[in-house]
Amino acid sequence: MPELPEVEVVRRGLAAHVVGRRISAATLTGARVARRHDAGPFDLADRLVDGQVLAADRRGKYLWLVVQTPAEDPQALVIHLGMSGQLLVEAADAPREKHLHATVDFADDGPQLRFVDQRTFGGLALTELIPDPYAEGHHSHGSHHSHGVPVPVRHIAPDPLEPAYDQPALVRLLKGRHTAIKRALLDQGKVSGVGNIYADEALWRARVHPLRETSALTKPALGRVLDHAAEVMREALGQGGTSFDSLYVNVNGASGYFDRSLHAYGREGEPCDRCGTPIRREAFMNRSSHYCPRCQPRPRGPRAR
DNA sequence: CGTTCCTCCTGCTAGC
DNA sequence: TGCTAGCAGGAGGAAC
Repeated sequence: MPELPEVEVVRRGLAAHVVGRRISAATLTGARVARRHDAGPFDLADRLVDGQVLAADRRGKYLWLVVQTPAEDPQALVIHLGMSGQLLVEAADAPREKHLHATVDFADDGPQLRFVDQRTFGGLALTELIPDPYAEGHHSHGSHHSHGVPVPVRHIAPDPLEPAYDQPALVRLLKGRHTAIKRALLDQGKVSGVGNIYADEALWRARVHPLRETSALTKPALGRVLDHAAEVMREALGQGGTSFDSLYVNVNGASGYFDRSLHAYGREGEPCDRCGTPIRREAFMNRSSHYCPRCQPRPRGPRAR
């Protein structure tokens, strides 16, 4: 369940069902699930044993458990869901899912944590925690990642729902770049958490075409796009996230229902909720953009594609 | 250096 | 009915 609201729903599930428990065993099936863990799947599983889960944390679409292992400083079990990853809290004797790649058992004999991933773009890694490079900004309230951030999250920018997010600085950055606004929204090193659904929804709400150049938008217009991105993700979180099918579920297997509130994404050919013009879908960055051709006029000039 | 493109997977669906 | 092309919520790393 891949964008910020869906990942946050999962994080909350982990906070409720996994934090505070002691790991008794972990099993990783196949090498691919741990391909980002340099020392391999057996090392990862071994080092989790007897670890105490201190926290469930998130930045953008990256999720991690802070684990106090016996022999080391706290480590981060980094979990990225990719396109189709799920974390499920289930009884150990529940039927095994077809694409089950990892299980974590706990010393209390309560339910186990499972990582299920159809397309295997997601995965697990156990890494060091480092100080948050975005903490202690000149006027921010600092990081709410009190344990720091995992090494693989070093290059990920703060997301719009965390205190370290600095929108004025981001607006200045975008104003100086020659790139399409949608490409910038999807760049997790600039602002994290936004994926294809919420990028299209934010641009529809802001009435900005996905191909508009960031440098050609005014600073207030850039601010509006970012405000809408934050707002639409906040609203989606309030609805439990967006799910069109059972692939995108919380740790209890339940779907969110923000799909009912979408105005652009997945609505090709349907009338725009503002003006009635059919929503258009076109290829962009090996995926799709959905927009209203009337409310979100295509940029003109040499850079328009 | 910043920016753009390709690729890693499985499964479902629309269209022939 | 059966086949297959196309598409799906992501992102690292190569290539320019």
